[in-house]
Amino acid sequence: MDEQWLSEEEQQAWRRLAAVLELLPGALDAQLVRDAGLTHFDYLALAMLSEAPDRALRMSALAAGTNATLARLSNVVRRLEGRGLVRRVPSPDDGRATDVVLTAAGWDKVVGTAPGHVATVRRLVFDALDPAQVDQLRVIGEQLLARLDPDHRMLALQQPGT
Amino acid sequence: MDEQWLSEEEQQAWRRLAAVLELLPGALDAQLVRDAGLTHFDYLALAMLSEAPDRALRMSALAAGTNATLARLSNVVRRLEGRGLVRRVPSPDDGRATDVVLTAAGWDKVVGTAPGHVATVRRLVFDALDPAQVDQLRVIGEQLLARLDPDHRMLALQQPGT
DNA sequence: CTTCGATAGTTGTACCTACAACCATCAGGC
DNA sequence: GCCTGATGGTTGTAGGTACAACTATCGAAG
Repeated sequence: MDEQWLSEEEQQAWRRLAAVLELLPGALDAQLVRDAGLTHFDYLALAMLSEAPDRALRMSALAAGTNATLARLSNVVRRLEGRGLVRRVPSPDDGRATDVVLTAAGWDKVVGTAPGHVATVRRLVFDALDPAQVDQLRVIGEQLLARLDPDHRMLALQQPGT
Repeated sequence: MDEQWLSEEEQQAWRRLAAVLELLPGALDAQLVRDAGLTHFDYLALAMLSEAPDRALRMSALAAGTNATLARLSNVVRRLEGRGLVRRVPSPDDGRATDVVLTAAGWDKVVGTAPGHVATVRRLVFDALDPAQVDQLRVIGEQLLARLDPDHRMLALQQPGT
């Protein structure tokens, strides 16, 4: 059992985790695109705005919370603005900064989209697990995030109901 | 506690899982691109070929095992062939089919790349978990896959050491 | 042997993301 | 007030993926 390799148990766990990593994002994306015309990233951005004070966030804060580069977020926000779901306003505090504000239409979009998304998460994930496993998953996720996201950027902002 | 929404425990578990889903693939990709010039998908395809009989697989078999569309795989294989890591040969059995064969250079690439990739998986995942959690993760992954991949396409082929 | 639906793969178009170059603004030192 | 490095954001280019249209082959029915 060389330390360089994985044990049999680790291999089995890893194969399954790798498969979940490959399949679950696609499944979530498919439901959102089909039912709401939003990518999972679009939804995540809108949902995070919907939970923020005044439903507004700095570009850089939103980028940190969604693990996106500013370049990527800039493109996404431009498209969402074109659809009337968000607005961009220059920050009054900092001439360099841009605040992204959720519009009424954007709020309605989030409210209308969330139930279907939550139902999908429930169906694909939590219906398959018993309460003890949910707790195990919570702890495992926490410990993995300590490595992947030491600064807790992803969980710093209040994340929405899903 | 409306059934339509998630319980507090489920929410916490989901936020962490969603963050892992967002961060882990990027972290794995970054290491492989940096150290080997391969995307995670490239590596997965090469590694799967390296474990196959005669180090060869049908396009459609490789696509099923990697959860890729044939269109995507066709592009990837064309690029890998251009780098001399695989060859494409028309199947002798079926005039429609194409067999993808790992070249000697491709084999060397997998052998040279695997240790660093395994080390990354170990560092990001298994070093953070104790043996009981590895077992929990294995079971949870299995139950999630039953929903995400009812036909077990992803685990049908022998997956490589990682 | 001919026909017809199904299967295997490739390619064209559109969209999305990464990387780097770029511009504007801020903050601190002098 | 002026420099200078750092920060916040946008855009051009290149590369990868999805979807749909297309070609070619297979297999079975008649």
